Amino acid sequence: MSVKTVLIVDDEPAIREMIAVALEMADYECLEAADAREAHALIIDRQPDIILLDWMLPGTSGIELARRLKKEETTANIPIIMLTAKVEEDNKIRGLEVGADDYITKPFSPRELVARLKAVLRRATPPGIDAPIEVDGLTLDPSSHRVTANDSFLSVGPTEYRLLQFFMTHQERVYTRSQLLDQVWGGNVYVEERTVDVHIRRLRKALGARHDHLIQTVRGAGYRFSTQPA
Amino acid sequence: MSVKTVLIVDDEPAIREMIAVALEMADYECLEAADAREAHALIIDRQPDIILLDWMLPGTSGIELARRLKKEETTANIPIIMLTAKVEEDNKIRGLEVGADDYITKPFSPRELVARLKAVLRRATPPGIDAPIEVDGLTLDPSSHRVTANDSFLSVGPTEYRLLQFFMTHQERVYTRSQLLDQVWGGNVYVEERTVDVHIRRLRKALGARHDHLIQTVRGAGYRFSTQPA
DNA sequence: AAAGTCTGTCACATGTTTGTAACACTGGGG
DNA sequence: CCCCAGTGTTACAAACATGTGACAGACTTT
Repeated sequence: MSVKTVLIVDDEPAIREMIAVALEMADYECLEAADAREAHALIIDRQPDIILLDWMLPGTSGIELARRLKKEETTANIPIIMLTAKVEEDNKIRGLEVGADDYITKPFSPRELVARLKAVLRRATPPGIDAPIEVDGLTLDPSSHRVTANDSFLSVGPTEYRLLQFFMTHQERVYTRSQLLDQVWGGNVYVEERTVDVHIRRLRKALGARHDHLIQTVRGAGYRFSTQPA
Repeated sequence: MSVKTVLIVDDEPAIREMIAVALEMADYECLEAADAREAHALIIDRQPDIILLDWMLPGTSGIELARRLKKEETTANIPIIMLTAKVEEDNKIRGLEVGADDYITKPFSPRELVARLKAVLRRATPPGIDAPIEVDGLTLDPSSHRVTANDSFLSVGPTEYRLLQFFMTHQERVYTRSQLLDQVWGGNVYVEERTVDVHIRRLRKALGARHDHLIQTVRGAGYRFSTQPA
């Protein structure tokens, strides 16, 4: 899961600040804009995953910006959450008609904000319909999160599962420990490269004698998942 | 497929109008009522196939009407979709407890409304979907709202019932806590993810040793309902 | 009003997973 | 045959995820 980028559009610096703090604590990356022009530039430039848009903006209003964004093909599928101090329901309806995906009335708790944001992002990324991957009697099924070897279930830990999933979707190619750390652990963690060895070992053990040869050591280079003999 | 008749109950003429337009474009026949009395008369008289019921009504509240309708035998099986402007999600739960079949928070898009309406009708019409689900001696019967384990009734709370129903209709697949909150609690509720754990625990306890293994923990991922061993 | 139910949250218990270090082994070059 | 860099293997404490019991507040029923 990569870190999501949130664009906060509000003319009040204090509010932006408050939101940004809350979001950063929840591991989101924040961009800030004070008006529609600035927002638009950032959208094009940085491609945020979701936009928090204040109803009231100097110049072009928030709702106007939302409408424009939803009209353009390149930005239409970026989810938008409208923020407003207004209580009137009309605004709410108009906001959503314009294509906003959710709506938060100020004042709101940081917790609620984060929860809503999560919900919207979740809905925007529909649950994957990943097909099971099968190799040589070994099956990994993402939807049930299960690994099967000839009809019997294998018990693999979380990291080993991710490792196996990566390998099965990237067969026949060598990956260095460093690359594996990037791809399986996620870019910005600091762990020893030898840690990969240990997890490879654990994965092989979990796979059992019947399949552990699929994970091949390439001396001086890294590891490879291959159906071909080493 | 005959044309379905929809009764719209809302005190705001503008909203009724908006809904009616959307529904008529989707080929539904619309009836409108502004309050509970009017609604009741139309229900007896015209026998709508489904009711869209606003939460806020002058006089008898929407929820009160729903409760009454679900209590009476002649009207109990008319599906009800609750509409509300309230943000508090407690309402959602109470609305569903009363027997509403779905729930939509204003504001909503006409698209969403039609989609939900269709879904509810689909669920309501074929007797098949109302059929009891049986797994390994454990039976959930939506029509009687009961859970049975080998001929003895189990006492499960409302949330646990919904959780179980969701799981039994979505077996063999992992759901994250987040997804479960979406599916079982409802889209924009905001509760801690750990709350899911607690309800899982309660459900397991209610199921008893004989069946609690059906709810499996998938470490680092979520939960799964499965007849296969973990 | 009282007793009971249900829910969400917390604090603590329990159990797993993870990263690391330490040591054992291997294979290929000299 | 010996080196030794590279890899396999094991053990372990810390970090983390989940299980579990208790509790307060909101509602419902008596």
